[in-house]
Amino acid sequence: MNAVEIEIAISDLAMQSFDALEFPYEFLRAFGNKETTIKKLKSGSSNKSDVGGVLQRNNIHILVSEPGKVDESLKALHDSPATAKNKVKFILATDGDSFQAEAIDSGETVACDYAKFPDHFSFFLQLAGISTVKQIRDNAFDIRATSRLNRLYVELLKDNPEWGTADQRHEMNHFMARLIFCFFAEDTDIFLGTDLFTATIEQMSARDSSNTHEVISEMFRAMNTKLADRDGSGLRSWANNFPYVNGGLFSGSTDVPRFSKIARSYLLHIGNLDWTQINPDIFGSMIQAVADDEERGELGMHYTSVPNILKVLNPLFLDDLRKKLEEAGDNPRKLLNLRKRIARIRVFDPACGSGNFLVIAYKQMREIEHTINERRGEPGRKSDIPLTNFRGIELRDFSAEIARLALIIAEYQCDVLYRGQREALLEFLPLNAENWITCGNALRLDWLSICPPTGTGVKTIADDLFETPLDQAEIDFDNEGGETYICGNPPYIGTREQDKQHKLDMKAMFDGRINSWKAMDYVSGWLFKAAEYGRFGQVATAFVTTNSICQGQQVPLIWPELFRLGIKIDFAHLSFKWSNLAANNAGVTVIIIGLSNSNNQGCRIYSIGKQGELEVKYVDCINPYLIPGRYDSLTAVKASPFGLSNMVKGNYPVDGGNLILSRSEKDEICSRSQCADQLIRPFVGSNESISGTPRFCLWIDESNYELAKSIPDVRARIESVREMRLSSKKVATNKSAERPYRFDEIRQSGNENQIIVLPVHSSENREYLPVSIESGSTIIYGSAFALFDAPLWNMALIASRIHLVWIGTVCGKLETRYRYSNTMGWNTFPVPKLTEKNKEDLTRCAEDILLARERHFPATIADLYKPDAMPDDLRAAHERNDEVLERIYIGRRFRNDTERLEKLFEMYSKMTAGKKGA
DNA sequence: AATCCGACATAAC
DNA sequence: GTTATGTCGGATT
Repeated sequence: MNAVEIEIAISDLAMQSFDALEFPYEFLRAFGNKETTIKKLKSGSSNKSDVGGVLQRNNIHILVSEPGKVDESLKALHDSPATAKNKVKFILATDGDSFQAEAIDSGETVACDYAKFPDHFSFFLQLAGISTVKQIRDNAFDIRATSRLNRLYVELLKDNPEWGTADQRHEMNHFMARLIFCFFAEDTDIFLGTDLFTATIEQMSARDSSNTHEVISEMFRAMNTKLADRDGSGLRSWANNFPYVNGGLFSGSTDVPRFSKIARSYLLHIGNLDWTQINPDIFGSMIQAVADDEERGELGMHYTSVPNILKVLNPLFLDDLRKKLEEAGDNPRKLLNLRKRIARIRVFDPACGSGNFLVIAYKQMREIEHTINERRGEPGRKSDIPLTNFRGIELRDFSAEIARLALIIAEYQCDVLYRGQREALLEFLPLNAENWITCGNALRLDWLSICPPTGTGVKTIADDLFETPLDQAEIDFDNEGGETYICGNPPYIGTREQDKQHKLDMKAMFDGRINSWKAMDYVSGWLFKAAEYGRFGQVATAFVTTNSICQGQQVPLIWPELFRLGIKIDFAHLSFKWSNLAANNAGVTVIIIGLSNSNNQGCRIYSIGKQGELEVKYVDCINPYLIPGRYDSLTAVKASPFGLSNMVKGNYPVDGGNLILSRSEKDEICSRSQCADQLIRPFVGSNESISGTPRFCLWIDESNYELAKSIPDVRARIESVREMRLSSKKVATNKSAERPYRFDEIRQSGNENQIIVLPVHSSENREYLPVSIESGSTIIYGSAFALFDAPLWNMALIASRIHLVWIGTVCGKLETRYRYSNTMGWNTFPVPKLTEKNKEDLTRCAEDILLARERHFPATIADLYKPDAMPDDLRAAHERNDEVLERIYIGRRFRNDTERLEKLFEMYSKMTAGKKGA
């Protein structure tokens, strides 16, 4: 269960009449406990309570008390030996009237009326195993509001199906945005009178809900009518209490969907929440799921955490503003200039979703401006930062509506915080009519027209600006457009995940410009749009993107062309897992890249340290692999120009598992027909080579096909392969159904003597790549690369530290795991010309590694290469191998990986330069 | 004909 | 239910 589902379950529980016997179990159910767990507790078999309550080990101890004795019950729970013994996290006592609970570790307590306990649901979230407790607890309101709005949304669509059609979706979304605004406004005195909106609905609409839509519509009409125009507008007197709001929010149709009784009660229920607690940054990203059919299942889970957003905004420009603030000290003139600079900064998120990057940026800038105003002795001064400087593009209609609303709310909240409620109210209404969030496809829109950099003759605003006479500086500022910062988290869609429309977007951008654009991630469109935009002003960009655009295949496609546009990588945040509110948080691995056309010196590489702290490395420049240095991006090649043996991918069965046998399957077949033995070979892919589990395969060709057909078990399997291949969508696979007894793609003769095997994917935690040797009779699976009958010194290279570093840098990755590639990693691997002596030495090294492994038989590669548990003799053999190999490169060991990469890229560049010359 | 990828997939602990 | 670590098929070149 996710946080939203829990909130719903708890709210439901609190609304039911209190059942003293069932309450503990219902409570546990609400937190997602399974029926079997509840059953065990009920039967007493797992209930450890010693005070007559319900105790779930490691979780909670609940006691339903006599009426009026909740204090005593909580104390009994607290003092209970069972509570301590069973490592209980929470104790809870209630009599159905009042409710008390305590978190044992923190000592935090909750005491409230029973009916109100859902307000504290986040207090207990640990019970559901939700790890990001802090984030949720801080945003409990947003989750509750989201879940309630979602229920209303679904209910309304049920009663008004036509509002869910493509034609009217926009109206529906707009309606929801209006509602949210009204809830916020009635709780923040923007509407005069307590709960004016909700109360008016409650009073003016019939209990049977029949005219709810008319009442709401009339209020909307009021909010779209200027006070001056109200005479003669025929507004009902109760609607006349509402102010003129508009700003686009209440213009257009004031149609309202019809409300069922349930929908009406949901609506009133939502109105009773305390909307002053809304976090526009968090709320927006949650609520966008309300209107999104696809996302509804994972409601509230697409939360972009504030720390992650700051990972983008801080290095992009906020750090610099704060530095300038610090440098300005109390100097009024410097502070004034900084304020003027801030007022001209535009923040542009071309994939803004519900606007959380914009909202956070706005709030941070307001905070800095506030400090300036305080230091200048102007506290409470009206802000110079126009909301119109925060622009966005968003594809989804509802998100675009919410983004705009979120910014409006953020502005109001900042005004309250820095200027006081009175001032904030005075200037809030009517809303500004300009729309700064464009709903559309960012890759098809002209960014310059959506966020025009005013004044193109922009000079760099240098530090010494602050030293020039005041009036001079002011003139300069007036003539300049100021800075634009592009930021956001645009969608990543891998080449195979893109649908037709995505491909068309990509084609429109890249066809005729980048040859293999089809292999690029969809997100690269944003990078190019930003790079082009950056030519028209003082612009810097930072996006969260999938890490794959800085790895392997995509690097030579994307980056040379970006560099040609004058782009440079100012900063980068290395791979980290994107996290959201989901309980099991698989997510995706991302990087952050900061780009600009400027010549700013000093680049920064951020990463997350071992303790989870932010680490920064200052370097001269950053290359597309996100390592320091000006290295080329390299392209795949078919064969090694350095004289390495040919490395090929293993064989692909494309058999639906029918040609593959476990040991027991093999034994079974062989026991039924002995001659099947001749058709079966050991089968080794990456998993088998690393973990040592044996597998086998049917290896049949024309010469023994007749034999194969005569064995019923084998015959049946061949028939299954035929069917499986015929049912494939791929034409080539259909064709290979003609020979179903063979692997689909065969890369080895089956008559080899010795095979060097190397898994395609392997853990990044090992110190060396898990290369191994298999006997010639083995069939290699496509999940591994193979060198057939190659000299053993090849293995010495693969097993070296320097090779691992190269692979980790230039190849693709699976999340953060190594993903080996023959064309990008092996064939490009620069090796000095090896003498016969070198090859002999390296062969010896490889043999020593194999011997060391042999001594630990039957330990597998997985056992032997555990990060902290490598046997000493094996480690020593690898050390010797590295020593011998690195001496061949530079006559000594390398000092570190940076030095290794420098040498390798230098050799690679020389090699490619030589080729071009020839 | 062969490669490289996955807002991943899933077995193992 | 975290944690660890690699499937599998096919679009693309």
